[in-house]
Amino acid sequence: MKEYKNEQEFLKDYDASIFEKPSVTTDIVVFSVSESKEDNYRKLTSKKISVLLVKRDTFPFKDKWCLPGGFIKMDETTDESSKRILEHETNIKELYLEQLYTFSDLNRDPRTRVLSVSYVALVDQSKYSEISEKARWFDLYVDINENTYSFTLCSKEDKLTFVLEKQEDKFITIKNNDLAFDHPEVIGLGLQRIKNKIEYTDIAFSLMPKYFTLGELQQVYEVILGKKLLDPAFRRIISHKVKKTNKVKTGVGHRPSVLYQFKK
Amino acid sequence: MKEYKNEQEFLKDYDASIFEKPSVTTDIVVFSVSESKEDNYRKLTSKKISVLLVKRDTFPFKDKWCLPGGFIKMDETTDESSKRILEHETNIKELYLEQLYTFSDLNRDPRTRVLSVSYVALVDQSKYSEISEKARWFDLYVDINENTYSFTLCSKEDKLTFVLEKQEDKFITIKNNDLAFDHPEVIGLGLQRIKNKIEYTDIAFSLMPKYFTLGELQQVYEVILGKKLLDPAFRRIISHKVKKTNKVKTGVGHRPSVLYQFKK
DNA sequence: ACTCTTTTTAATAAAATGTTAATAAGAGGT
DNA sequence: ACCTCTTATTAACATTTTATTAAAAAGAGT
Repeated sequence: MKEYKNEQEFLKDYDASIFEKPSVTTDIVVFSVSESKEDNYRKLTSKKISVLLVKRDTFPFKDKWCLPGGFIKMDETTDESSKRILEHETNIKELYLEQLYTFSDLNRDPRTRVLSVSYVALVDQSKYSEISEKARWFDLYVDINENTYSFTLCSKEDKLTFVLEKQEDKFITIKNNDLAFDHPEVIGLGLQRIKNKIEYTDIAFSLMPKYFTLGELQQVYEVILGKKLLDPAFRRIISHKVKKTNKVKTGVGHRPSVLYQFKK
Repeated sequence: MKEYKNEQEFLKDYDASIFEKPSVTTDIVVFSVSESKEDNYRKLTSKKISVLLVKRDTFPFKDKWCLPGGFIKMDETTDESSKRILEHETNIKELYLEQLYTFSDLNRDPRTRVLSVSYVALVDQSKYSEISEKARWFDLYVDINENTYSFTLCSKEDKLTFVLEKQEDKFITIKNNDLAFDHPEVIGLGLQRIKNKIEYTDIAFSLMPKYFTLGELQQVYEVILGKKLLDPAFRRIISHKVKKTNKVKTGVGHRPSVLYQFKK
């Protein structure tokens, strides 16, 4: 092997092309909370977590649904890549975006060796009810039974299902006919991440519009945590994070609620 | 563009080599807690967090210290890669290992575009006082001042320093002459991860030998959290996680302490 | 004016955590 | 054997946080 005197000399000779390298993509799990009127005769609205999927129009996995994603460019970071891809595929620009996990299983892509740097994004869906042609919001239902997680994703037209199993801190896909790649595992891990983080961070506010009632905020916590919370306890804990406005939400058939906004 | 009838046909023609790809490495921050006798005349021992570094023997960054790491192979996952590299460079086999973050800045490696999938590892240092020739344990001292984090790393022979600044959730290197690549940021993020996780997980026990006193365990929590804890409070909280043995630690010049072990 | 519904807060109970101080017990010296 | 030193261990109490129940508030619809 040649001996180099200094770094410049070494770098001038360096040829990266002699090494075989994996491809790298970014994939993004975009979560939001949808406001579906379930129980229309009583005028109740019930919130659902929803996930954004796009339909693949090329091989592999042609016509299957998948997370928005794509190959990174040589002149962009993975953060930049995920933002570019999201804007291109779904028209979504402003959002909360956080790196989730890098998936590197050998056969996760049938084309070639592909690593995926995954991201979790949170958006206020009311801002993005109009998204691109290819993308759809799917309401997410999870049925947890010990270590088995059964997922159902519903849009107006489609219903997708998959089953994960949790082994230590990893999710393994047990059943999946509808989603491309290892995207079931990415969704599972993404959901777990926001479940954990909603309790000790302020990410919930990324799912809310500027003004909201405490009842609406509580519903968002409830649907993500998957359990009912008691009003007074929730209000006490959340009170440090929000500030009252002088607006109220009226015309809802009962005592009007004060509108709040995120503090700081 | 050619129209394919099915996935097999598409895959047969697929040529990944026409795309330019980044290189991918794994880097591992191995933390442990060292038992340095500081205050020898009073026989007190004080614990320090320590980090494992290796000295680079080739360009780039020749003769600088860096985290153990290397390029991934085409037939291994990043998890497997990090284990292989750790065992090869440092002789460490059994440990707690968790993916930390994927770094993708454009110029983080002077050779070419390199993504690094970083890992945090925790080991009981008493098992690995004898590590490989190239590797050294460095005691870690952090001085936090608002958003500025000043790090000092000390081995018997060397003293390294660097300064990070925290901007939102990211660390930016402000000053660094001693460590290769962006490894200061990896160490900063790794330390933050274990600080957060020690409070709500059982990772602390990965730093302990099989049998330990509650005083020793408390010191580990204290050095990682960077603050003193009160004995009765600590004992109450930790009591669910440990079980008493019938052994005691004697010969230490005061009341002997009961040895505990990790429960479950 | 009355009923319905949800919002909002008051009041109380229970649990968790923080703090102080007393007791325990081996090592080492006298 | 007894005394002192040191840290281990726990008892007791204070404080804070969280959980729970129930009552009061207020607009919409009849």
